[in-house]
Amino acid sequence: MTTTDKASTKDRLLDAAAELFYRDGVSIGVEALCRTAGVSKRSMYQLFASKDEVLAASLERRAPGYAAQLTPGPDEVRTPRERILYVFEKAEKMSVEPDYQGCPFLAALVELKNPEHPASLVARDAKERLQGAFRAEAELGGARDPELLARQLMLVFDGASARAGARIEKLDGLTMATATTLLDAAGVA
Amino acid sequence: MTTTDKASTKDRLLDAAAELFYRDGVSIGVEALCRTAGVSKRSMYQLFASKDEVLAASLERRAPGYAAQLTPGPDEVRTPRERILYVFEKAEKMSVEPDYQGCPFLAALVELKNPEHPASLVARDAKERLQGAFRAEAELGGARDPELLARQLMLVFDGASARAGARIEKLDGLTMATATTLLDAAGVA
DNA sequence: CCGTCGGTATACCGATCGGTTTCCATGTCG
DNA sequence: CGACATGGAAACCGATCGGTATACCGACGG
Repeated sequence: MTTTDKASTKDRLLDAAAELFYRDGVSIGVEALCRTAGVSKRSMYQLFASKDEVLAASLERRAPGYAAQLTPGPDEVRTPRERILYVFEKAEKMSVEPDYQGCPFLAALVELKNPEHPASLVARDAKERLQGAFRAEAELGGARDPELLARQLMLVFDGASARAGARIEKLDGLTMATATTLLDAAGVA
Repeated sequence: MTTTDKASTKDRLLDAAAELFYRDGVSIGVEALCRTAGVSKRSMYQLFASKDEVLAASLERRAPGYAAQLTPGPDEVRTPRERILYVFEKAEKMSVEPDYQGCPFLAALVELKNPEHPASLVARDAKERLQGAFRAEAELGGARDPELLARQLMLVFDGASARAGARIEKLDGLTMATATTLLDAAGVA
């Protein structure tokens, strides 16, 4: 089927893009990208207007899985406090993998200094969604200022992501401890 | 004086390097770098073995001034708690400048995915020094676990740096509030 | 006065950049 | 069978990459 073939090519391209952009940075060339994806440059430029669009699409594709990886299932964890801490627990577990480079969306935002880059918009959106999830849990948990708590948790999350990704720090429970302190101070039981 | 002339060329090069690497990222080319510095490529490669060394040297040069910018003078601020909060206050003030891109050392570490890159070593060193300063103040302030508090403050500092630099967030007192909460929890009066 | 030294300018190296285009093999459909 | 769309391989575009080499300049020291 034509549709299936097209999608497969696109999928291979976006998968390779997600991996290479994450591992080697956004400066990776189109040549190398297409080579590892097994896709001709012609097909790439037929599917996307530019390398920037490929990057944006690869981030967009990655977003739902990333969120699912960090978020507990519906009946997996009970209280809002536990659901928030679950995110940090997962993040810490991810950070010990040998090729961990921090949150891919934050990395893209830092590397692309331009905040208007199409991929920057996608990345900021992903960040906003996580913050929204924190905020929703904070409200459920009766936080004094849910928005403030959500922003504080994002600070911790992204700080930990950058520092662990850059191999500045090993987070043995550091984010869990910090998030716990912030939850306590916000009155989330 | 020969020494003065040499230093001047080197200074021009490192100043331009610091600015361009920060503004445009580490991918900025040697050609553009030398052009804006008013230094020939030949001179550059006479002073440094490679572009990577130029980047490392420019970060090293920038470090003391950066630290001085964040740290209060000896009699400017009295208590350890105030001295710690002073850092975040300064950081928030810096973050509102139009061309702010976050902490240059953290940005370099994220962009250079390789933690063994000469510039990565310099950047990590700068980060370690700030953490050491936090730790020293935490001890003076009677923190229950000075090292833990210092690491938590670095999480907040770098998270805020990355997020404000990427234009995800405006920190109106967010880091001050978060640091205050952490100080309170650590027992630093 | 002459050599050397620090410096610039410039051209060059092979490689790669993002992106376009040409050619051709493989269809699939009428 | 013939017409046409698809897409892969690869050449090609001008520009730039990091790095080197050649040639020339002015100042300073013997």
